[in-house]
Amino acid sequence: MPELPEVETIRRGLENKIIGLTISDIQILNPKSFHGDSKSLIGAKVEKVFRRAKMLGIVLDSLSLVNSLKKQNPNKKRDSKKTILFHLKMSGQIILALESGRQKADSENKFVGGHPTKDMLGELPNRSTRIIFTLKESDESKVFKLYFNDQRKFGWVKVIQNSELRIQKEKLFEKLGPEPLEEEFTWQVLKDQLQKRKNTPIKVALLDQQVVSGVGNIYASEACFIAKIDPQRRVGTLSDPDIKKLHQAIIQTLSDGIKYGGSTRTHFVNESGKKGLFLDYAYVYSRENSACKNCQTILLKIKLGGRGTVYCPKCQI
DNA sequence: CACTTGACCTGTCCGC
DNA sequence: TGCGGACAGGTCAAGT
Repeated sequence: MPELPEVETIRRGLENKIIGLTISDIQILNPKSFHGDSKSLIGAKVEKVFRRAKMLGIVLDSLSLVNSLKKQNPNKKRDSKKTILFHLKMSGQIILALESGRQKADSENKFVGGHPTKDMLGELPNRSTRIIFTLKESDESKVFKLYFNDQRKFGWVKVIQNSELRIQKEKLFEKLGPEPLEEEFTWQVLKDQLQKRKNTPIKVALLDQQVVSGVGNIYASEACFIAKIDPQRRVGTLSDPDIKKLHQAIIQTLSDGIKYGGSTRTHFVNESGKKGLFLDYAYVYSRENSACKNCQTILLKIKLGGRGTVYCPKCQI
């Protein structure tokens, strides 16, 4: 999936465009992709868009919904504020398209008020579209469709109560390791987190979301290269200086990933349907049999923890 | 417990 | 051109 930089890219793009919009309809094309009561979201307004690990959350302020419920049942006391949580897994996409609006499209680039129009985005919906949300401006001046596409159907969308987020009871969050781009993520924290994976190859340990959250196969491979550490090395053999280098490398590669709008191997696109450019700058991922950018040695591909892993046998020791 | 493997799905690419 | 197998950004459950 989309790893941390890809999900963060979508989050940043979406929040500018959907905060304040109201959900007016949800179409579920593949029931297995959606968990929860979709009808309970109709009428709710988007308040915030956040990311935790590789998950994206759309927080709803259900004021209008609460009011309509009160009319029906004034004594019913409940927290009806909800969040729509997304996990894109391997092939998920979240694409926002302007359906209709009063403004005319700019003939040059076909954007309307910064939004790509439908014809820029290829066929939508397409055969991998699983869920379609309809979102409207409060004055109904614009109508958007938010498409959740997912070719491989591993991804999901689920409805949770905001209270579950606050008290960290949501089991999807409670076991996650630290956010690597937050200040709390120091090299000592990384060292502590690695304690329970002493006998695991370091690259496999970096993929464990309980160790660090948000790192996936691309950025784990890149971080090992930047730190000049062989991805096969057992965690227990790493020195403190090794862990310090790895800590810096994780932060660097994830930050670069965000800077270049994420990585596109096949599926990833941002909320406007654009591909990420990070792989043009990657040192090792998907570069097997090519020359190392540092020493020209031919990069090797092996399998670690069942995942393809590319590294430089000379630079990474 | 720590660690590995297979399963979940659809699609593409490569070798025969 | 067809067919089988391996592989693809992730994460579980079940195995050793």
